[in-house]
Amino acid sequence: MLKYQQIANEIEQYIREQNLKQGDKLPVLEQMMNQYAVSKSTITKALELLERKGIIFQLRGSGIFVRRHNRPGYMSLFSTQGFKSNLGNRILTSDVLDVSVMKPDVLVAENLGIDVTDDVYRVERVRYVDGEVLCHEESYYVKAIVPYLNREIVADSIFDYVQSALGVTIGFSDMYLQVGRLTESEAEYLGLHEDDPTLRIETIFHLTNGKPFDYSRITYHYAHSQFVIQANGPYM
Amino acid sequence: MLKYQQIANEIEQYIREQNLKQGDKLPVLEQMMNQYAVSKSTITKALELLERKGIIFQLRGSGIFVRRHNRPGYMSLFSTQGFKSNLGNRILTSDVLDVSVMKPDVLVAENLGIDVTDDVYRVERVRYVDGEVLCHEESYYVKAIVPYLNREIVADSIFDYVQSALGVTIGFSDMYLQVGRLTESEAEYLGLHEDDPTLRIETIFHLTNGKPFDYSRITYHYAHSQFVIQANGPYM
DNA sequence: AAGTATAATTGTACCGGTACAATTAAACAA
DNA sequence: TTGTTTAATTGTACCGGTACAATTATACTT
Repeated sequence: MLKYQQIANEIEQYIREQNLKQGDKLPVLEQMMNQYAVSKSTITKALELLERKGIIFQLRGSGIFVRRHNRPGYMSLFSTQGFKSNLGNRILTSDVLDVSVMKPDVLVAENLGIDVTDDVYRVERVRYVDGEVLCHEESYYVKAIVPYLNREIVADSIFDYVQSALGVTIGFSDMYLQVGRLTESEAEYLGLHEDDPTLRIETIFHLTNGKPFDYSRITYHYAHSQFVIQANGPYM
Repeated sequence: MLKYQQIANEIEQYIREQNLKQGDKLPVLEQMMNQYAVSKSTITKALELLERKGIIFQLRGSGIFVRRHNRPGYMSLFSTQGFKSNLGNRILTSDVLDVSVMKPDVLVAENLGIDVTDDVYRVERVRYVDGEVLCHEESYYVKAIVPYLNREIVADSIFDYVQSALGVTIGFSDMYLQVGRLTESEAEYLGLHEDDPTLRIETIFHLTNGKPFDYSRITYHYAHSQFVIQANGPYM
């Protein structure tokens, strides 16, 4: 692991262990340089990472402070979107409804930047947090990139498998949000009624080289899905 | 304006003018160093900024490439959330329903980190994109930070006013998303029916020094609100 | 052709430095 | 006490450098 990532983790752990709260001040940059025995720019990179994660904020001339959202019941939108990070102490489980190889339809192929004759894995799951229905997910993986999947892998975190076993790294993603009403079949999966409100998110996940490898459609249970997004900006 | 911001803008403009599309390659780092006559780290900072904005992605050993989402009809979630950036060529207007000074209730005071005896500005608006109803917004500004508002300021971009006229800078924000059903009065503002689905977003905006200065509740028209979020990560 | 080793290209990690602007604390004056 | 100037603190911008890993192109086999 890179130095600045390692340091970022240690600082995050420090905040957790010391139970620091919103506005609490961290050691100053120079002290961190000495403590971790690295140059200023390495500490700066570590802190910048934590800033992007919404853990801290830095104030020139003043110091480095803890930032915290912490509304109970709200999950980070990204934590449920493959980017594991921390779902806190909540337990995430899945019912696997389907894992199969197939040819994509035009829409799926388009979103994945492949041909309709290329193979994809289709995965369908219902996901739960602490036993409560969170969402219904239908996702497609480019088989040329993810050559093998089974129900066991899919029941756990697909992204962990893809990264560790296949050695590919996920780069970035585009998420498309929409609000609408449930269809009858969706309602059944979620234990709700037809026409109940829902949040739909389509996501295209790309590898670091820019190639899409996963296109997924998620339909959320409106009552069990409350999300937090921490934004830094405006960037200029 | 800082060098790296300026360069980021110029590169963004270059991409637009040259009409570069997804996957197109940009000049290599060293050429940019020469072209803008700055050091490597300054170019790197500019590119990192563009990466965070979802404009480009960088691939070690290969080059710098254009990233593009571009689903028609989808707005960046952050562009409607004060962070102006680009709403593309779509026109954003407002009906101002209320601008008044008042004492906050407990919930508002808590979210703003102030006392119920402190003054706040209450602003209520209905917002439109290209003439179509986008959302109903109710927001509260800490009067100690934003000492004056009127209907004219509020009809335009409040954030532009706050930053330029008051000289304070917005640092970061926490957004809380929820899906639910419209109340009768909300439905009326949005031209919808009671119990129609809706996306609700509460946002707390902080200054760079970490102090909250704006707490807002937005209720979106489900049919006219489709959002895109571009994520980079996992960060480690 | 088709695979394989080799070399060139290219961005990232990390160092260590100077200058500076924003904040805060200290000293001072009214 | 209260405001004002001054000094110390502290993070950020920017420079210019070395080393390196991932990618891509080239040359070399088979």
